[in-house]
Amino acid sequence: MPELPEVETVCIGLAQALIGRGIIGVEVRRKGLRVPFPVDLTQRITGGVVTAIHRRAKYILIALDNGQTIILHLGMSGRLTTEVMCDSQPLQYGKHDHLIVQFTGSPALLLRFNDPRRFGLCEVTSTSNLDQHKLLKPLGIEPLSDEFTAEYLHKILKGKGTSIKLALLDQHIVAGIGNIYACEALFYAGISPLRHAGDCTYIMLERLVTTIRQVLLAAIAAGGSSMRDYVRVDGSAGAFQDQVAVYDQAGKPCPSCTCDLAKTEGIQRVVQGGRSTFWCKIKQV
DNA sequence: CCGCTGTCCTGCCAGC
DNA sequence: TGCTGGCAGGACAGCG
Repeated sequence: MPELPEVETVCIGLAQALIGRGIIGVEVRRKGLRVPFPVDLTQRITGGVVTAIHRRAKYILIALDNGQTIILHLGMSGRLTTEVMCDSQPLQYGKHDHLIVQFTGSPALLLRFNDPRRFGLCEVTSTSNLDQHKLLKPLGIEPLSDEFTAEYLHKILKGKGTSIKLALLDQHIVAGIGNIYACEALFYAGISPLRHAGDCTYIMLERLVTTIRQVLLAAIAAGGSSMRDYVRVDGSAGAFQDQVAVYDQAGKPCPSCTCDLAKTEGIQRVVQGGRSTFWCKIKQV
């Protein structure tokens, strides 16, 4: 499940591989994913040279020198991988390769967008209007930016009746946090995921801002979490799944646990907003 | 405006 | 062994 650290890792890999290369071919192998691909996608990006690659929330932004920016989202199961283009044998297609982009260079490179569950997305927009794009404009602030503070959270969560866990998943509040890192950050902050967002004290939110940053930075350093589908652009797995405290750990003791497992039943799994939350009911209040 | 539910989609795994 | 049903979930539409 690509969240901020996974998307950041992919962006770093894409930047290393693609900046300075020109697009010489685009193969669109189906009409679209979660939304249709732009009908003029090929026309708008062919001939463009990659000048920069950025991340905004869970979106990958590939800027071209022709004034266009490609917007990609990996959804649940999307993979972007690069490989050296081989002239001597025909291109092999994976079952869910939906988009293939060819780049200049010696050797030339291929970028594959593979997405079995098809929750991903590819759009293109003019770079000058990027901030106004309908997908990016409503996004909340970046959790790794200086603007992400306890003051900000306290103000925006004031009066909110929804749970703090669902508030963290709301991309209009904080951009880029998904299920894994919401669970992990709440655990380290000692806050129950069931607590009403508006009932979190300022002290709690100060802790939460700190633990969100720590968890995201640790996951980026580990190359992301490969729980199921996610891989880096070279096809390798991330390593953060080996250091999760609570996510997908129902019934196990949490880190440095001194609780009586027979009484507490270990890490709890509950469903919030249709998705799993994992937490320790002793350490999180 | 707010919060909740349904929807999209396929792979995987438990259970029979 | 092979089938089936449930689950995984990011983001948005639509509802009350």
